[in-house]
Amino acid sequence: MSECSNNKKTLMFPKPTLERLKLYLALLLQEEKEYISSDEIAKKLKITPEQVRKDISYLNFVGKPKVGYHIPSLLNELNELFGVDVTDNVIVVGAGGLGTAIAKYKGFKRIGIDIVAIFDNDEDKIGTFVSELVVLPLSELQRVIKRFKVKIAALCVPKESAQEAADLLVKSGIKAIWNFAPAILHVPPGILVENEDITRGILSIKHMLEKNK
Amino acid sequence: MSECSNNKKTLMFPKPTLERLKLYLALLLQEEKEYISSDEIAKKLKITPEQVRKDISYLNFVGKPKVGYHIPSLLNELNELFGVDVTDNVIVVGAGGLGTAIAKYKGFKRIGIDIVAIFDNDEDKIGTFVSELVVLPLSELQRVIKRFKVKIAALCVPKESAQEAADLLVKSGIKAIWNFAPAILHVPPGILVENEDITRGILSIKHMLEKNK
DNA sequence: TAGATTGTTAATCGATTAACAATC
DNA sequence: TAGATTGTTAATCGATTAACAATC
Repeated sequence: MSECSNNKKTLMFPKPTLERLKLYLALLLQEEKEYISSDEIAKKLKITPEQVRKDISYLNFVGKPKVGYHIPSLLNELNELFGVDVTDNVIVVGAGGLGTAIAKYKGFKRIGIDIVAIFDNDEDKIGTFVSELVVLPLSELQRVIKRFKVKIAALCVPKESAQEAADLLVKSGIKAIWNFAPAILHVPPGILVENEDITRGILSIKHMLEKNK
Repeated sequence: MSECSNNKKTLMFPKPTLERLKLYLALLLQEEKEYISSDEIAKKLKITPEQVRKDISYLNFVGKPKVGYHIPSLLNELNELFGVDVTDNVIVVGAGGLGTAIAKYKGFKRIGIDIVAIFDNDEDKIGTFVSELVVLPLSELQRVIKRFKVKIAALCVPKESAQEAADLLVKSGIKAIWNFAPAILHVPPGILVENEDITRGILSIKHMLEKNK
């Protein structure tokens, strides 16, 4: 495991570990107790307790033998790791079904995400409300990004216009694109793209159902 | 790699391979050419051509040296693997923002998913339209599941009612739950749960932005 | 034929698991 | 103290990569 020398005492995590740490974060947000054991985490997430302990050992964090992990402290650690303790202003591009669903979703505040604007280029949508946000034209994009120091955009346009919208976002200073369009985006180096292809989950289900027939 | 003896000549795939095969499927659905090389697939998905060839070699499929893979044939193979060639009737439970977005999404037909009904227990929503579907009360659940031989349900209710809804779905004969609620569901053995936690993607982005600062 | 690309085997790398020591 | 749980090291397992053979 390679170490990432950094001003903080940050370590690099194996990728699977990082994925599981997200699951631990989601799980702990649901817990109301003060302590939790590796065994309990493991049971709920259907993995082994050894793996849980190993994963947590990558964090700058120790548990109490005979008691388990102190949930608030572990949450602090995970929050810091994923930057949940810093709030990012996020914009949504595309006010269709998915875009409005994301703009309305209440669960983001808890993980340090604040949706500050939603955009569309459909005249009929511009000016209408999505929760307490007014749908803005794309001509406002650059101004809003600057004004709210927006680094992240959720891209929720049809796949035909995804690349064009991505280019515009990059030109306007966006650093990361959370891409809900089923399209492969080409972006300059240094720009982060996270593909959120909703069809992947259902493909797993179909594959499993098919296989176990 | 262990072999899965089956009436068909199906093989077991390494889990990471299976995930990448989904990406290949999504990519090929966008291509309009007749052939594609491992090199081109690799470039677009930012992996190595060796890995692409290795992954494809797990399929019952060969490419043409000097030419590449015949896209329609490879698509057939991937469609069969993921059961895309068989259409499944799917119901959506919860007619909030996410539920209606999923019910309206046009991209599912292409992967063998047909949304046949949407349910909610909010009196104000029952009877209203979501695209061409009428929102039905949960009391209709069992009847619809039987009638349309529904095996898969997309669970889009708030996390507080997720477990209750899941219990009802299981009781009504559902075989797989595509869970969009940020909750850990407890289901009997044999019932498949696929968690589609939308917050995971954004956590990756936050983590990367934080780390590269 | 030469060259480009696929296919496969062996070597390497990295992640998981097992065993057990440390600790409260 | 005994027992339960965490933490860590070493062994195992599995996936990726490298090298090269096969093929058109």
